Amino acid sequence: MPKPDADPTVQLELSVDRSSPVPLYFQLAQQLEAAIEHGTLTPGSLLGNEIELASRLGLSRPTVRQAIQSLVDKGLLVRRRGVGTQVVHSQVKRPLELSSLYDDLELAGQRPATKVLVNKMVPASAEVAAALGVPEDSEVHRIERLRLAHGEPMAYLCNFLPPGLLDLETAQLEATGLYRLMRAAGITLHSARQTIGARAATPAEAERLTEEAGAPLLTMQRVTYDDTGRAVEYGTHTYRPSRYSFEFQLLVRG
Amino acid sequence: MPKPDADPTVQLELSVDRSSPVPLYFQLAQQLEAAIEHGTLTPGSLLGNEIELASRLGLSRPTVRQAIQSLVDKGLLVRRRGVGTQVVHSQVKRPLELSSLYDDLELAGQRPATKVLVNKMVPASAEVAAALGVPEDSEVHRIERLRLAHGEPMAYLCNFLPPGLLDLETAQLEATGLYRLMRAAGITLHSARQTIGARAATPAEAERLTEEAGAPLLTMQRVTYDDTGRAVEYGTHTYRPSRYSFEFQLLVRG
DNA sequence: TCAATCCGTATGTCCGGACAATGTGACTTC
DNA sequence: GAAGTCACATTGTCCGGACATACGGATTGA
Repeated sequence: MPKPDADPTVQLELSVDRSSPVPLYFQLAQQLEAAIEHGTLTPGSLLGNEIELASRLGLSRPTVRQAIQSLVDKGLLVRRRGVGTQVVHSQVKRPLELSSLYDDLELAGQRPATKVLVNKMVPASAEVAAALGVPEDSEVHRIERLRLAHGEPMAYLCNFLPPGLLDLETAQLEATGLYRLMRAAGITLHSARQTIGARAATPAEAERLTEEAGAPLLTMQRVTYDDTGRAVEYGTHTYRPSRYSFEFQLLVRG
Repeated sequence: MPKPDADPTVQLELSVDRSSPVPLYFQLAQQLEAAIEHGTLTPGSLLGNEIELASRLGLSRPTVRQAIQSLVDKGLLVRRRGVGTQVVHSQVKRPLELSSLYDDLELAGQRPATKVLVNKMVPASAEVAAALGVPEDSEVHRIERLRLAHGEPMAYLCNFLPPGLLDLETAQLEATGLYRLMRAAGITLHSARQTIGARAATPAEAERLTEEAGAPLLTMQRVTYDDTGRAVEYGTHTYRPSRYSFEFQLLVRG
């Protein structure tokens, strides 16, 4: 029986531009990722050893390793000592990131719309103060929004933001998502702690989402942090489970 | 007005053991993490420049950088070019990992218990085959369990596993969690894709969880992958929202 | 035929140095 | 006094090498 020589070492054309301001390791990582995405590097195929790869590209081994490591961190490659580096044979391509409901909907082709119900400054309650790490009763932004898709209510969003971070104009909030506004204001979102649960809708909640009282609702609370660890947003959301569910990817920390 | 000299550079006692098999960068990273956890390194405090730190420890700068980088990846430190490296001033300490319900409960001091309802081999349905990446109608493990805490039903867990990965004995399944069994079998869990939603309980589901028909249920579907990208588990779970909610941390990929 | 051993290979760790890019603060200039 | 300029500090990128460690297959032996 002929052995189906699986996992062959792939020879592909790589090159780097030393005059570019883009770091060399990043150029290499991008090309490798593109090759994986494009299918040139098939799952299970070996990448060829680092030393040889480095000399072929005119790079040093640390630089090549840095490129490979970044893809390993992304979950695209696996290193095996004594074996080599190979492409993960995963069905899942891109791990989901910290997502914005607005972006998710837009990407899915559902024409999202936002109706701003409240947009004002209020004193922080104990709960909000604890979440945002600000003094109790200090002023914070309070935003209440109804998110619609195809004209149908999909979620009720209540958010709190620390003062001074951002100008929040109702018109902008109706035109795009909160995260996009924050990024545009130069805030680098880094991580978020979320709690997802479910409960029966109260009459008021049911009314807002055009559900019936007692209908199941999906609830989410989230505190978002920027790259310095500051809390930049606290939100309490309720979703209609028939219209929305959370989908994401968790990674195990090595 | 006296300037409150914030963000001082901290001098702390670090040392590495060169005879240890533990990598030097890892030793340093552990000590730094412990100092942050312990409060010796307070949020906002500067770490001191890498060169000086390296010479003080008798290490090279790349080694020190590797240690620091691992903590930056964990979200404990922030690097700023021209400024230095400082401790993130975050309330959140440990980002949650891919979690096991059993471990979560045990950690919370709720005496978890498991009742195995089904444990057999079955042909894979189209849905299961797609999730696990195995041929349709090929044999897979099917496990149905009821998870209890303090004797009260908390969740109904239905899982499918590809064949040959693991011996699944009912006694073991009742004594511990599935993830722990998989790890013990040498499987390195890497990532999981989850979908969380909510719906009203059907009469059969209500019966299993001692809820009433129509009560809100939290639902979760998950495919777990090992470090080579193989799907190693597919599960469909339903939780009583009064007893359980999902809490986790999402990271933005740089 | 099967098991233990050896060895090549590839990644893992570590070093010491070099120059570039950037943010901060002090200085100078208007 | 305010704005622009410059030097300094610190991280970012990159190099070329060295040895350790672990995996797999081939060789050897029972």
